[in-house]
Amino acid sequence: MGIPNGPLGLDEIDQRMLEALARNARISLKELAEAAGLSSPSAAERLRRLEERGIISAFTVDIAPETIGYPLQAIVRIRPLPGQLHVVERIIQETPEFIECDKVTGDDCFIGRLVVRSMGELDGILDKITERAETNTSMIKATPVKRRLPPLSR
Amino acid sequence: MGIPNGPLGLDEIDQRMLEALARNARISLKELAEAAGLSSPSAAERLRRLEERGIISAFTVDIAPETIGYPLQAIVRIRPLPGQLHVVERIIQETPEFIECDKVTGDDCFIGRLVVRSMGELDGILDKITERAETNTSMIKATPVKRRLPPLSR
DNA sequence: ACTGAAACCATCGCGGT
DNA sequence: ACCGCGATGGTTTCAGT
Repeated sequence: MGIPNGPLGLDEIDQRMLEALARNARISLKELAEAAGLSSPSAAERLRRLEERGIISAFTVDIAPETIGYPLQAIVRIRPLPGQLHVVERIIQETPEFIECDKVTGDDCFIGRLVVRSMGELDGILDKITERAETNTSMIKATPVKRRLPPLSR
Repeated sequence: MGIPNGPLGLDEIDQRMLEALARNARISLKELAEAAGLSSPSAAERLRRLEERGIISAFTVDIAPETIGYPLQAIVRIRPLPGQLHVVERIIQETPEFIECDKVTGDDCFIGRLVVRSMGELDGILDKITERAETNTSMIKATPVKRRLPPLSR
Protein backbone atom coordinates (compact mmCIF):
# COMPACT_ATOMS: atom_id res chain seq x y z
CA MET A 1 0.00 0.00 0.00
CA GLY A 2 2.91 2.47 -0.08
CA ILE A 3 3.14 5.44 2.22
CA PRO A 4 0.15 5.79 4.57
CA ASN A 5 -0.59 9.51 4.38
CA GLY A 6 0.85 10.49 1.03
CA PRO A 7 4.35 11.86 0.57
CA LEU A 8 4.04 14.01 3.70
CA GLY A 9 2.65 11.18 5.75
CA LEU A 10 3.59 10.26 9.26
CA ASP A 11 2.44 6.83 10.34
CA GLU A 12 1.50 6.04 13.93
CA ILE A 13 5.06 5.03 14.75
CA ASP A 14 6.48 8.35 13.54
CA GLN A 15 3.82 10.15 15.53
CA ARG A 16 4.67 8.31 18.73
CA MET A 17 8.33 9.04 18.21
CA LEU A 18 7.75 12.76 17.68
CA GLU A 19 5.49 12.93 20.72
CA ALA A 20 8.07 11.17 22.86
CA LEU A 21 10.81 13.51 21.61
CA ALA A 22 8.61 16.56 22.24
CA ARG A 23 8.30 15.43 25.87
CA ASN A 24 12.05 14.81 26.15
CA ALA A 25 14.40 15.15 23.23
CA ARG A 26 17.27 13.57 25.16
CA ILE A 27 15.74 10.15 25.75
CA SER A 28 17.89 7.26 24.60
CA LEU A 29 17.13 5.40 21.39
CA LYS A 30 16.16 2.47 23.56
CA GLU A 31 13.44 4.44 25.33
CA LEU A 32 12.40 6.01 22.05
CA ALA A 33 12.09 2.58 20.52
CA GLU A 34 9.96 1.41 23.44
CA ALA A 35 7.67 4.44 23.14
CA ALA A 36 7.24 3.68 19.45
CA GLY A 37 6.92 -0.09 19.81
CA LEU A 38 10.09 -0.81 17.84
CA SER A 39 13.59 -2.17 18.22
CA SER A 40 16.40 0.32 18.76
CA PRO A 41 17.92 -0.11 15.29
CA SER A 42 14.55 0.50 13.67
CA ALA A 43 13.94 3.55 15.82
CA ALA A 44 17.39 4.90 14.93
CA GLU A 45 16.67 4.50 11.24
CA ARG A 46 13.24 6.17 11.56
CA LEU A 47 14.78 9.06 13.47
CA ARG A 48 17.45 9.51 10.83
CA ARG A 49 14.75 9.58 8.14
CA LEU A 50 12.67 12.15 10.03
CA GLU A 51 15.69 14.44 10.14
CA GLU A 52 16.61 13.75 6.52
CA ARG A 53 13.07 14.56 5.39
CA GLY A 54 13.31 17.89 7.19
CA ILE A 55 10.39 17.06 9.46
CA ILE A 56 12.61 17.37 12.51
CA SER A 57 14.38 20.69 12.05
CA ALA A 58 16.20 20.72 15.38
CA PHE A 59 16.54 19.34 18.88
CA THR A 60 16.58 22.23 21.28
CA VAL A 61 16.55 23.16 24.92
CA ASP A 62 13.84 25.28 26.55
CA ILE A 63 15.13 27.79 29.06
CA ALA A 64 12.84 29.35 31.69
CA PRO A 65 13.75 33.05 31.26
CA GLU A 66 12.60 33.99 34.78
CA THR A 67 15.22 31.64 36.27
CA ILE A 68 18.06 33.50 34.59
CA GLY A 69 16.97 37.01 35.47
CA TYR A 70 14.30 37.84 32.92
CA PRO A 71 11.04 38.12 34.86
CA LEU A 72 9.21 39.92 32.03
CA GLN A 73 8.23 38.91 28.54
CA ALA A 74 6.56 41.10 25.95
CA ILE A 75 5.08 40.77 22.50
CA VAL A 76 5.77 43.81 20.34
CA ARG A 77 4.07 44.68 17.07
CA ILE A 78 6.26 46.84 14.90
CA ARG A 79 5.34 49.02 11.94
CA PRO A 80 8.42 50.63 10.40
CA LEU A 81 8.18 54.17 9.07
CA PRO A 82 8.55 54.52 5.29
CA GLY A 83 12.00 53.44 4.15
CA GLN A 84 12.97 52.04 7.55
CA LEU A 85 11.94 48.41 7.10
CA HIS A 86 15.38 46.91 6.62
CA VAL A 87 17.02 48.99 9.32
CA VAL A 88 14.32 47.98 11.76
CA GLU A 89 14.71 44.33 10.82
CA ARG A 90 18.44 44.57 11.53
CA ILE A 91 17.90 46.28 14.86
CA ILE A 92 15.56 43.48 15.90
CA GLN A 93 18.00 40.78 14.81
CA GLU A 94 20.85 42.46 16.66
CA THR A 95 18.90 42.95 19.88
CA PRO A 96 19.43 39.66 21.71
CA GLU A 97 16.45 40.27 23.98
CA PHE A 98 14.28 39.53 20.93
CA ILE A 99 14.07 35.77 21.21
CA GLU A 100 11.82 35.41 18.19
CA CYS A 101 10.32 37.59 15.48
CA ASP A 102 8.04 37.01 12.51
CA LYS A 103 7.38 39.17 9.48
CA VAL A 104 3.65 39.30 8.86
CA THR A 105 0.90 40.62 6.63
CA GLY A 106 -1.36 43.40 7.83
CA ASP A 107 -0.80 46.76 9.45
CA ASP A 108 2.07 45.49 11.49
CA CYS A 109 5.16 44.40 9.68
CA PHE A 110 6.89 42.48 12.47
CA ILE A 111 5.67 40.71 15.56
CA GLY A 112 8.42 39.92 18.03
CA ARG A 113 8.80 38.36 21.43
CA LEU A 114 11.31 39.68 23.88
CA VAL A 115 12.58 39.06 27.38
CA VAL A 116 13.65 41.84 29.75
CA ARG A 117 14.96 42.30 33.28
CA SER A 118 12.76 45.30 34.01
CA MET A 119 10.30 47.75 32.48
CA GLY A 120 13.20 50.19 32.30
CA GLU A 121 15.13 47.83 30.09
CA LEU A 122 12.08 47.36 27.88
CA ASP A 123 11.78 51.11 27.57
CA GLY A 124 15.39 51.37 26.50
CA ILE A 125 14.98 48.74 23.80
CA LEU A 126 11.74 50.22 22.48
CA ASP A 127 13.22 53.73 22.41
CA LYS A 128 15.75 52.60 19.83
CA ILE A 129 13.03 51.14 17.66
CA THR A 130 10.57 54.00 18.11
CA GLU A 131 12.89 56.32 16.23
CA ARG A 132 12.17 54.26 13.12
CA ALA A 133 8.84 52.51 13.67
CA GLU A 134 5.54 52.61 15.45
CA THR A 135 5.36 49.97 18.13
CA ASN A 136 2.61 48.41 20.16
CA THR A 137 3.64 46.39 23.17
CA SER A 138 1.75 43.77 25.17
CA MET A 139 3.19 42.31 28.37
CA ILE A 140 2.70 38.57 28.78
CA LYS A 141 0.67 37.71 31.89
CA ALA A 142 0.25 33.98 31.35
CA THR A 143 0.69 31.28 28.74
CA PRO A 144 -2.54 29.28 28.24
CA VAL A 145 -0.92 27.19 25.51
CA LYS A 146 2.76 26.31 25.91
CA ARG A 147 4.58 25.59 22.67
CA ARG A 148 3.27 22.25 21.43
CA LEU A 149 3.36 20.08 18.32
CA PRO A 150 0.96 20.71 15.44
CA PRO A 151 -1.61 17.94 14.96
CA LEU A 152 0.32 15.05 13.44
CA SER A 153 -2.41 12.88 12.00
CA ARG A 154 -4.38 13.44 8.89
CA MET B 1 33.19 35.00 46.42
CA GLY B 2 30.64 32.20 46.22
CA ILE B 3 28.45 31.93 43.15
CA PRO B 4 29.70 33.98 40.18
CA ASN B 5 26.57 35.86 39.11
CA GLY B 6 24.45 35.75 42.25
CA PRO B 7 21.88 33.02 42.90
CA LEU B 8 20.67 33.18 39.30
CA GLY B 9 24.14 33.12 37.89
CA LEU B 10 25.39 31.06 35.01
CA ASP B 11 29.14 30.81 34.70
CA GLU B 12 30.93 30.49 31.37
CA ILE B 13 30.76 26.70 31.54
CA ASP B 14 26.99 26.71 32.02
CA GLN B 15 26.66 29.16 29.16
CA ARG B 16 28.70 27.02 26.81
CA MET B 17 26.64 23.99 27.77
CA LEU B 18 23.34 25.77 27.13
CA GLU B 19 24.57 27.10 23.80
CA ALA B 20 25.70 23.65 22.72
CA LEU B 21 22.35 22.15 23.77
CA ALA B 22 20.46 24.90 21.94
CA ARG B 23 22.30 23.91 18.78
CA ASN B 24 21.61 20.23 19.34
CA ALA B 25 19.91 18.93 22.45
CA ARG B 26 20.75 15.33 21.57
CA ILE B 27 24.54 15.60 21.64
CA SER B 28 26.24 13.07 23.85
CA LEU B 29 27.53 14.00 27.29
CA LYS B 30 31.00 13.45 25.91
CA GLU B 31 30.53 16.10 23.21
CA LEU B 32 28.81 18.38 25.69
CA ALA B 33 31.75 18.00 28.04
CA GLU B 34 34.15 18.89 25.23
CA ALA B 35 32.14 21.99 24.32
CA ALA B 36 32.25 23.07 27.94
CA GLY B 37 35.86 22.11 28.58
CA LEU B 38 34.98 19.51 31.19
CA SER B 39 35.11 15.76 31.74
CA SER B 40 31.95 13.78 31.01
CA PRO B 41 31.06 13.12 34.66
CA SER B 42 31.36 16.82 35.48
CA ALA B 43 29.24 17.78 32.50
CA ALA B 44 26.61 15.24 33.56
CA GLU B 45 26.49 16.72 37.04
CA ARG B 46 26.24 20.30 35.71
CA LEU B 47 23.43 19.27 33.40
CA ARG B 48 21.56 17.65 36.26
CA ARG B 49 21.92 20.84 38.30
CA LEU B 50 20.67 23.04 35.45
CA GLU B 51 17.53 20.92 35.27
CA GLU B 52 17.14 20.81 39.03
CA ARG B 53 17.42 24.61 39.25
CA GLY B 54 14.62 24.91 36.67
CA ILE B 55 16.85 26.76 34.23
CA ILE B 56 16.40 24.01 31.67
CA SER B 57 12.66 23.47 31.54
CA ALA B 58 12.65 20.94 28.72
CA PHE B 59 14.47 19.29 25.87
CA THR B 60 12.24 19.46 22.83
CA VAL B 61 12.08 18.80 19.14
CA ASP B 62 11.37 21.46 16.53
CA ILE B 63 9.09 20.34 13.73
CA ALA B 64 8.94 22.17 10.39
CA PRO B 65 5.16 22.52 9.99
CA GLU B 66 5.34 22.89 6.19
CA THR B 67 6.87 19.41 5.94
CA ILE B 68 3.86 17.80 7.55
CA GLY B 69 1.19 19.55 5.57
CA TYR B 70 0.87 22.95 7.25
CA PRO B 71 2.12 25.47 4.71
CA LEU B 72 0.57 28.45 6.52
CA GLN B 73 1.17 29.99 9.90
CA ALA B 74 -0.76 32.87 11.43
CA ILE B 75 -0.60 35.06 14.48
CA VAL B 76 -4.03 35.90 15.83
CA ARG B 77 -4.88 38.58 18.35
CA ILE B 78 -8.04 37.79 20.22
CA ARG B 79 -10.28 40.05 22.25
CA PRO B 80 -13.13 38.11 23.84
CA LEU B 81 -16.56 39.71 24.09
CA PRO B 82 -17.75 40.51 27.63
CA GLY B 83 -18.17 37.33 29.67
CA GLN B 84 -16.57 35.11 27.03
CA LEU B 85 -12.97 35.14 28.25
CA HIS B 86 -12.90 31.69 29.78
CA VAL B 87 -14.83 30.06 26.99
CA VAL B 88 -12.50 31.57 24.43
CA GLU B 89 -9.47 30.42 26.39
CA ARG B 90 -10.84 26.88 26.39
CA ILE B 91 -11.57 26.95 22.67
CA ILE B 92 -7.99 28.01 21.99
CA GLN B 93 -6.58 25.28 24.22
CA GLU B 94 -8.75 22.66 22.58
CA THR B 95 -7.91 23.72 19.04
CA PRO B 96 -4.74 21.79 18.29
CA GLU B 97 -3.82 24.10 15.41
CA PHE B 98 -2.96 26.68 18.07
CA ILE B 99 0.63 25.72 18.78
CA GLU B 100 1.15 28.49 21.29
CA CYS B 101 -0.86 31.22 22.98
CA ASP B 102 -0.10 33.94 25.49
CA LYS B 103 -2.45 36.00 27.63
CA VAL B 104 -1.38 39.61 27.47
CA THR B 105 -2.07 43.13 28.69
CA GLY B 106 -3.63 45.69 26.39
CA ASP B 107 -6.58 45.72 24.04
CA ASP B 108 -6.01 42.15 23.01
CA CYS B 109 -6.43 39.49 25.59
CA PHE B 110 -4.74 36.60 23.82
CA ILE B 111 -2.09 36.38 21.15
CA GLY B 112 -1.84 32.95 19.57
CA ARG B 113 0.12 31.25 16.86
CA LEU B 114 -1.52 28.66 14.68
CA VAL B 115 -0.70 26.37 11.79
CA VAL B 116 -3.16 25.56 9.01
CA ARG B 117 -3.36 23.53 5.82
CA SER B 118 -5.22 26.23 3.89
CA MET B 119 -6.91 29.58 4.20
CA GLY B 120 -10.20 27.69 4.24
CA GLU B 121 -9.13 25.81 7.35
CA LEU B 122 -8.05 29.10 8.96
CA ASP B 123 -11.46 30.54 8.18
CA GLY B 124 -13.16 27.58 9.83
CA ILE B 125 -11.12 27.93 13.00
CA LEU B 126 -11.60 31.70 13.22
CA ASP B 127 -15.35 31.37 12.61
CA LYS B 128 -15.69 29.41 15.84
CA ILE B 129 -13.83 32.08 17.76
CA THR B 130 -15.50 35.04 16.09
CA GLU B 131 -18.80 34.08 17.67
CA ARG B 132 -17.27 34.99 21.02
CA ALA B 133 -14.40 37.39 20.34
CA GLU B 134 -13.00 39.98 18.00
CA THR B 135 -9.99 38.65 16.15
CA ASN B 136 -7.21 40.19 14.13
CA THR B 137 -5.14 37.84 12.03
CA SER B 138 -1.68 38.27 10.50
CA MET B 139 -0.23 35.66 8.17
CA ILE B 140 3.44 34.89 8.69
CA LYS B 141 5.53 35.65 5.60
CA ALA B 142 9.00 35.10 7.04
CA THR B 143 10.83 34.65 10.32
CA PRO B 144 13.68 37.15 10.72
CA VAL B 145 14.52 35.79 14.17
CA LYS B 146 14.15 32.06 14.73
CA ARG B 147 13.58 31.07 18.33
CA ARG B 148 16.87 31.61 20.16
CA LEU B 149 18.23 31.75 23.70
CA PRO B 150 17.92 34.91 25.80
CA PRO B 151 21.27 36.59 26.52
CA LEU B 152 22.94 34.37 29.12
CA SER B 153 25.57 36.64 30.56
CA ARG B 154 25.15 39.48 32.94
C1' DA C 1 36.31 18.22 39.27
C1' DC C 2 39.17 14.36 37.36
C1' DT C 3 40.48 9.26 36.72
C1' DG C 4 39.42 4.54 35.85
C1' DA C 5 36.22 0.56 35.82
C1' DA C 6 31.71 -1.50 35.15
C1' DA C 7 27.20 -1.21 33.22
C1' DC C 8 24.72 0.35 29.71
C1' DC C 9 23.54 1.87 25.14
C1' DA C 10 24.17 2.67 20.14
C1' DT C 11 25.49 0.85 15.85
C1' DC C 12 26.43 -2.45 12.31
C1' DG C 13 25.72 -6.57 9.69
C1' DC C 14 23.01 -10.63 9.19
C1' DG C 15 18.99 -13.34 8.82
C1' DG C 16 13.95 -13.65 8.91
C1' DT C 17 9.34 -12.17 7.74
C1' DA D 1 11.46 -3.29 2.23
C1' DC D 2 11.38 -3.27 6.80
C1' DC D 3 11.99 -5.33 11.31
C1' DG D 4 14.46 -7.99 14.98
C1' DC D 5 18.65 -10.18 16.75
C1' DG D 6 23.33 -10.41 18.37
C1' DA D 7 28.23 -8.75 18.63
C1' DT D 8 31.29 -4.85 18.84
C1' DG D 9 32.69 -0.35 20.15
C1' DG D 10 31.54 3.77 22.43
C1' DT D 11 29.15 6.29 26.13
C1' DT D 12 27.32 7.02 30.58
C1' DT D 13 27.74 6.37 35.33
C1' DC D 14 29.71 5.41 39.82
C1' DA D 15 33.48 4.66 42.84
C1' DG D 16 37.40 6.68 44.85
C1' DT D 17 40.94 10.46 45.04
